Amino acid sequence: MADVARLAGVSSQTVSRVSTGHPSVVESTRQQVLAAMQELGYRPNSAARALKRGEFRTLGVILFTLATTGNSRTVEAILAQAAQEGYAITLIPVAMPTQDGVLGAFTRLGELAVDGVVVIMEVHLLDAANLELPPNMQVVVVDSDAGERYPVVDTDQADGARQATRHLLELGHETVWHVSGPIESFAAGRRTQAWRETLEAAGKAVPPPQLGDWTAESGYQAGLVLARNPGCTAIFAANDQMALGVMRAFHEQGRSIPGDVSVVGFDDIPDAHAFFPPLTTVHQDFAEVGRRCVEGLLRQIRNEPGSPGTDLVPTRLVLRGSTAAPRGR
Amino acid sequence: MADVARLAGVSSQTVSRVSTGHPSVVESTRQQVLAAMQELGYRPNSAARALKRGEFRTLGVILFTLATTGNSRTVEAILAQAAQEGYAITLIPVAMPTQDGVLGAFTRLGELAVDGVVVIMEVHLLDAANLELPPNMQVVVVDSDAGERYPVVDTDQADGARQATRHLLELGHETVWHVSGPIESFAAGRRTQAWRETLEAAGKAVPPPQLGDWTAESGYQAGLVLARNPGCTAIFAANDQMALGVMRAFHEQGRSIPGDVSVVGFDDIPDAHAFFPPLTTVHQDFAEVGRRCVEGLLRQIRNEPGSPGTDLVPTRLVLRGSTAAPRGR
DNA sequence: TATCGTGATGTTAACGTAAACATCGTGGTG
DNA sequence: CACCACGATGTTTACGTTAACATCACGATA
Repeated sequence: MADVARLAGVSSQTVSRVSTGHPSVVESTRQQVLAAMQELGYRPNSAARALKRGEFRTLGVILFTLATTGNSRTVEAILAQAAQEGYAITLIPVAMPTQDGVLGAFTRLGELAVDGVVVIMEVHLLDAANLELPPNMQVVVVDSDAGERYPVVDTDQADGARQATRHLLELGHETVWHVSGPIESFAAGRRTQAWRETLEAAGKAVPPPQLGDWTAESGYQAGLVLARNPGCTAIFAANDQMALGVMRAFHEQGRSIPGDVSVVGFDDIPDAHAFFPPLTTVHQDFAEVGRRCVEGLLRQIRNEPGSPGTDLVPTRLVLRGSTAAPRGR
Repeated sequence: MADVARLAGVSSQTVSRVSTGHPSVVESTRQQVLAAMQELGYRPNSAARALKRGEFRTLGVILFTLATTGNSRTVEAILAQAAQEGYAITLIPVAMPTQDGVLGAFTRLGELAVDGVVVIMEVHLLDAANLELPPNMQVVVVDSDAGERYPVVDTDQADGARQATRHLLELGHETVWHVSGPIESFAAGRRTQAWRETLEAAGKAVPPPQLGDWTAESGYQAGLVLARNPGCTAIFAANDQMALGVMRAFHEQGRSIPGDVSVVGFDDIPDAHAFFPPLTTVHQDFAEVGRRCVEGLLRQIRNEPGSPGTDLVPTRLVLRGSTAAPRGR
């Protein structure tokens, strides 16, 4: 910077003003400085900037994995929104999905160059009680029940499950069977609960849910069980991958979809419309979730008044070829 | 830091030594300092540290999207490996997949707090010629042909395609049809080329490839075309999603897989074994790619002698239920 | 013409840390 | 016992930037 100042024949403060876009620099001076910067290949040092300003213009994202559609899509949206606001994103992986792992990530947080964090963790491990956030660290949580302590952004899981279940009932099915996600997942719990409540509200029998773990394989296992039951004509799987597994099980048993059995998924992953048959599923707007996370976080950082509590992003049912009225109706 | 020093009754330099793990601090002093840190909730300021040390202990990853399996899995591996080496990861999205977008990302790089970057861009837009890297910026490129200028880590696309094609020929198929990825993709080009060369080497006819764009929908369209051709008994799709689309097209035409037609994919996405039927595919070791990226980058940063050029990660064919010998053989 | 306000630019200091050097005390050695 | 080596700790300084304040020139005003 001093070199640039010397070459341009100004003080280093003027160089600083040019590089931060300060208004009170006369155009001719500005051009000189810019030329000098160009010639010397000057790049502002972000560490020094951060040190002086007391902020990093960076947000952290704490997560277990990028392997799930939801997480990677959410991160992508966070990325885009943050870039637009002039913030960079640092990813903070949780080494092990245990309470200790999470604590470790939060501890490291203090030394990381971030102004705030988005926590994407759908499991119960995030026991808000014993999390110690570094002071001045803002946080937004995705998909959790930490709403009491932290602002939460989440998909409206319950409404999605309700729409899926109602859709199947409205087609005329006697009841709806359910392949659930793992018990330790908040999202899975809420989907299962809404499914149950919808059935109860309609005065239908509530069959025992099949427990899955989000994987297609677990859906396949559940499908094998359900396929043995001739009374099962409608299935709500808690995600698309499990729906995929369920459908494979029925195909292998020679049962047709949606002729013999209707299937609804959840997520609307990009491949869902290419499944055989194309999957009717609940669309989650991950992009919107990511956007609201960043907005909420920046609102906190900038000390703007925000709406605390839980921010629910709506879902919508996408009708495709895997659902139909039951045979003989 | 000064407060900690005062409370512990030592100089700030000793606090620094404790916080960086310097050996020449006697145990009793160390304990005192640690206690003071604890009490005051001291966290080292990473900006000041970076300023002083001249390094950020952060790596950047430039990419277009996290939506593809390959990218998100690679990023995840980079994340894990970097964490293990004590480095954080900053994601740098390229706003628009154009030459300008890429240039913009590289320009911003200079102001970003990173010691090196991994560039994950499989398209030809990365025209190495006019990329201006900030001085002192190390780079590793994934999946590209920039091998002349930069170190490259890539999956052995050609060998994977070769294995897939050979497998189908060895089953006894007359020839192998191909659904390719988009022309602007390096990986797609290499897969198509290896498929062609393998057929030629075996003295088989080379049918015209169907052009896809990685999506299941494009695979479905290609599948509709191929399904009309009774001579087509073996298909190599350039990725699993397109294979999924191809299979749906055949299912809809009432053609059985693998009875009438064998299909091989590429990637081995987690759902591949849950497809109907489970998909024979070429497994890519994204985790290994990510690992080698970080290793290569750190080697450069630390000025260790490295192997320049292209580092190829092997692939392997995973046999599942979508391939069989042709009918009547 | 003396005074003052205004806008452009320069000077000083501080952000928190760690390298380099300085100092101090202790125990070993001739 | 004088001297030295060495390990533990303290002091000084600089990393690159920008906020705050100081200065300066110039035009407007009484």
